Amino acid sequence: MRDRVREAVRVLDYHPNIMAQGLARQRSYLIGLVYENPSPSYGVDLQMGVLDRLRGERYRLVVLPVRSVNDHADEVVGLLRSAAIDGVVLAPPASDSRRILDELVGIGMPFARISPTQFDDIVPGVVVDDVVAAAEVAGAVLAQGHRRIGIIKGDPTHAASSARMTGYADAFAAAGARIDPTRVIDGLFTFDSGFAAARTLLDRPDRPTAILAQNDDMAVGALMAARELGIDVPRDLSIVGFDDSEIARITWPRITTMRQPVFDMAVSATSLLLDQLSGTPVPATIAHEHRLILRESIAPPPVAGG
Amino acid sequence: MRDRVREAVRVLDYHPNIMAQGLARQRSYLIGLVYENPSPSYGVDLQMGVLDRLRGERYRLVVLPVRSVNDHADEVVGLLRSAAIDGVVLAPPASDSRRILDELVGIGMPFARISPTQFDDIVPGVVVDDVVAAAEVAGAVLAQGHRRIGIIKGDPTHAASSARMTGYADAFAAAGARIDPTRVIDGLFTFDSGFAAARTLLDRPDRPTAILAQNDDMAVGALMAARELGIDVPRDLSIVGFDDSEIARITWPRITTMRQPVFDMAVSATSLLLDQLSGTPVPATIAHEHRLILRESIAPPPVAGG
DNA sequence: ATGAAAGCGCTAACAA
DNA sequence: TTGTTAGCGCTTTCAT
Repeated sequence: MRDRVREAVRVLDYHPNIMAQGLARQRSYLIGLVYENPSPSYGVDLQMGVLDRLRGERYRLVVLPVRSVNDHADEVVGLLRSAAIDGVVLAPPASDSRRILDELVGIGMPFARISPTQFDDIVPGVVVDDVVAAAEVAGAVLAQGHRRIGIIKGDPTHAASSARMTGYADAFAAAGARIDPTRVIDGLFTFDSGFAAARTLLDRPDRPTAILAQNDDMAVGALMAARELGIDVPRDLSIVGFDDSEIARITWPRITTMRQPVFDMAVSATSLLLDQLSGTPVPATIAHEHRLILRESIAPPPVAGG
Repeated sequence: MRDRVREAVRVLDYHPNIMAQGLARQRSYLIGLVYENPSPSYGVDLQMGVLDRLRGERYRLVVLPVRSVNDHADEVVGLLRSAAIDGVVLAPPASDSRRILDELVGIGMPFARISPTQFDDIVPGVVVDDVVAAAEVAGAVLAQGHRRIGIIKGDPTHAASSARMTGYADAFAAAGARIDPTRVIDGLFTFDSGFAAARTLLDRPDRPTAILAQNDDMAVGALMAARELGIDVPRDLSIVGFDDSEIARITWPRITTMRQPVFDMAVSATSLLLDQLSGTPVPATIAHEHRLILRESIAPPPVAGG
């Protein structure tokens, strides 16, 4: 009998109607990924991670890009409900939006936060220690002897930007130095913003001997700016990034950076979400390790500038 | 009365249940994007294009990445049906899979093909002339005087690979030259495959003075290989890519490439799909223009090699 | 203009 | 084990 059904399925080429299934069982088997898209590198790793984890699972991924999370936090939740999504992976800065988190809790939609930096009571989430990581990468530059250091921050609406700034400051303090606020420029996590910021930093006569960029796209932008000004990296200028995106290893010199396992974090976050959806208890937090990736983009400062 | 309803909606914070709506009206407001992911650059442009067109529309995007379209063509269709998708944008090489196209036609699911190269009767689709485009970029290299030219092909399972090869051959013929088959290597559209292929090409004593890569990721891989071998680009080696992805403008030297408006093509394909879904008649084909983007990665061959 | 009712295709609870 | 039935929340058709 069981076999007769199978046979009929085959003969009729029967495929269940997902929406009827969903209606009856209150489940769409769709999960969402909310993110802003400043850095393509980051977005790719993120999405690949989620998709990788979803492979073989019944769930599908709906991408919900948002222009600016902070401007449109309310829309996001409406988006989520109206998309009939079972749960959502929140990437920065959506993962730090009180508004979004509260609504999600309110409507009882499961979620997993990637790199949350506040509201620690709202779980689960996947984290790395941004502050310590930033301190380490800044420390590597300071250890080379650099003191005239420019900083290209990330998008100010992302909490990671200030967290990394704090880490930089810690490293400077530990080295008996301090950050020169006139050499700190806000970027947007994009190549172009890094390029522009670096031009500003490098156009000054007392230009920095090193630049700390808060992600790799901006670091590569800075590298391009240096190139156009005829400044040799790393001889005349050291540059470090953050993330260890693919972009950091395809340039020349390759960029020294702080590895943040975005792909793995996305996998973990997705697991956290799937577990919730299947009723499995989940830990409040999954921590991932950062790691300094030393490449050719740093060197001691030039003698004249040391 | 109408107002009383609106008021109730507000008070109860009523949100329609999409799946019930879907069940009743046989529509999920979900569209799919099927693609293989060799080149991250291409994938990003593609997806951004679709999402951009979807902004403000009711439709959401479900991403359906496929390991290898050719190995799993049958799965794809199952995926599509079971995902309750209203229509699908097919990127290469899914857009060239007879199996997939037939099934789609069979079940009556609307679709739009991006860069189809065969089965012209199956429409609609968004195209650029790969052959002519490839001929132009090869022509630019030949015009510099290069004759010992290496070629890094794309993934052989993508029809674009052979189309571009045809274009290269046309250009060689027009220049009274011919392709040296021993200098043609299959790549996979990835940075690493371009790197490996370039190493092979450059390790020979009579190494080429120019390399044609069939996309930008591989061109940048070739650039890296040259760097590691101490070969100066463009002085000792010219390199050109294809696509004009962001990756081609963030390296040094920046890569001369053939602009293929992937983003715009994705927008057009999505429009084609949305129009079908709304019952609007659509043209069989939307053509997009290619354009040679001259950058610093090419120069005349070195004298000793000319 | 408003109300009533019959599905949409499935799941889950219950009977047989 | 197999069969039956009542919803799931909406749209659409038909009556009022």
